[in-house]
Amino acid sequence: MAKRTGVDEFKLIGLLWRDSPVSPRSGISTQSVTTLAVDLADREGLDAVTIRRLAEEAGVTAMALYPHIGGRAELVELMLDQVAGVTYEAVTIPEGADWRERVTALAEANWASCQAHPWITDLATGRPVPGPGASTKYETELRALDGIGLTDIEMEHTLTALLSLVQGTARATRAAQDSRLPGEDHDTDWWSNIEPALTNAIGDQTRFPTASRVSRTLGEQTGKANDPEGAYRRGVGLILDGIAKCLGTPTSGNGR
Amino acid sequence: MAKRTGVDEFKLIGLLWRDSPVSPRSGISTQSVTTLAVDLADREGLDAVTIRRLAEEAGVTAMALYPHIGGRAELVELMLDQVAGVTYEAVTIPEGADWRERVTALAEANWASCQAHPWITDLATGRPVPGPGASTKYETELRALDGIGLTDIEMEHTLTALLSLVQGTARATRAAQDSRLPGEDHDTDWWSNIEPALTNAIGDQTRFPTASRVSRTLGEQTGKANDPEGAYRRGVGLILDGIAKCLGTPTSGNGR
DNA sequence: CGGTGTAGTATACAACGTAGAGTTCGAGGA
DNA sequence: TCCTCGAACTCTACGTTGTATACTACACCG
Repeated sequence: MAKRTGVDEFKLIGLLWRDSPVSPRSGISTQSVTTLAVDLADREGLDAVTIRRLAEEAGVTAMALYPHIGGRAELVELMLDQVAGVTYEAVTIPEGADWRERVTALAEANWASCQAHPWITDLATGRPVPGPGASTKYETELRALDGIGLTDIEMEHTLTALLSLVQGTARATRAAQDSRLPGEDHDTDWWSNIEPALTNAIGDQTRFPTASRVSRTLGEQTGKANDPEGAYRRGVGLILDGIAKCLGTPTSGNGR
Repeated sequence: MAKRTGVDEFKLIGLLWRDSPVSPRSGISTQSVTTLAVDLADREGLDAVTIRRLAEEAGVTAMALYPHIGGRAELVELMLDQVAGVTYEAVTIPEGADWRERVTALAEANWASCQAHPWITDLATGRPVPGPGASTKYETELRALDGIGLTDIEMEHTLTALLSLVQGTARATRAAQDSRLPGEDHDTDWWSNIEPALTNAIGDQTRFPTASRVSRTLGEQTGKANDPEGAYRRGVGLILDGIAKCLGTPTSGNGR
């Protein structure tokens, strides 16, 4: 393929902020194509979003999309920005909420977004996507952290750390789901398939005592080979307690 | 391409644990090809690791690799496991280190690994790669957390959360580096290129007051448009403080 | 009614992973 | 030394990817 590896930032900014004119003959627009792409990615994953496939869904040929999407790299940015915008239009933090509730809501919103659009976790966070959706999202998130006693830098770092944690654990959740064969509902099925081959390959069973013990406990208590969602909840809890310590605020309980 | 999307787990386990016989005519082995692949990915990224390119480096044809690597998906798992193994053979935690030092060392080792092998951040953490390297790594990491007063489940969740944070922020670091054009050393260059187009596109400058303020402060103090490494350090600090609170241990300072 | 610009299409290319058929090599027996 | 045979390796080909390039057809203006 003649893949142009990177993103054309200038073209992208135009597509992101211009008001997406509708093409007269085909009826498509940057908006409509992006929506179509997001839906397709939600249903079948980001790899299913090929130019040809998208064109088919839009009722045009592949090349007709290019004026609206720039190129595949730019399309992905458009998709990201659209999702960011939709998510944060829907999220409302109650007025009287304290900072813990606000930060939790913020984490939950991102977590939910990763569940609704799993392909998001294939992409990198942290890079600035300077679109209207992402900008609104960033503004909203910073406001949730503003005025509680953190410096601007601390706010930014805390937010980035929190979102990295959310995306990382969401990604692991997705990887765990994807590694299951169709029809398998629990990790035990997958594990019992693999296990004979594995124990046959590893001669010495006692090489990983701690890992064995923890895996066993985890399997017994959660029925899973790994538990990224639990890690997400615990991670957010730890970060909240860390913030509290940083602020010198008394907290309830010991986080367990 | 006739891409076989998933990984053949059984083939993979064989390749991971069998002792990598050397082919008589070509002199290649699973080991040597994997090493070559890791080196290539370190130099030019994971996308540069194509079957043909790798074969060229190994001095054989593309198809000659398949008995040794299984397929591309399996090769990637082999690469991951090799890196995990090498990294954790090199890491030594001092004997008398307390849990804070141990956990910090653990985060640092993973962070360093992500810097040395940036392509790792393209892949998902949390999925079990049942190879010798990854198993050793997991065992080592759990031992660093063992016996400090956490339950097995808490240990597992904490570890997963920590590693997700590390990989997420490392990934953001890489994305920030990659978005710089060759020759640009600082984000300011990139930003000053983009900024005119952006402010032209966004009509109203005051739509994102908090974001603007924080971005300005960040730019002034760090010279960067975003600072994932700072987020990593702060995130680890927050998690450490969170663990301390969970344990009921008195800690030094307020984490700043 | 005859240009003319623009929206949309058709075709082509290089690169990808890998299946399957074909080929070459090196060791063991005569 | 030559033959043979199985394993190791190579060649060719397919379908798919993103997208550059060259084309066509339709609306609008004189």
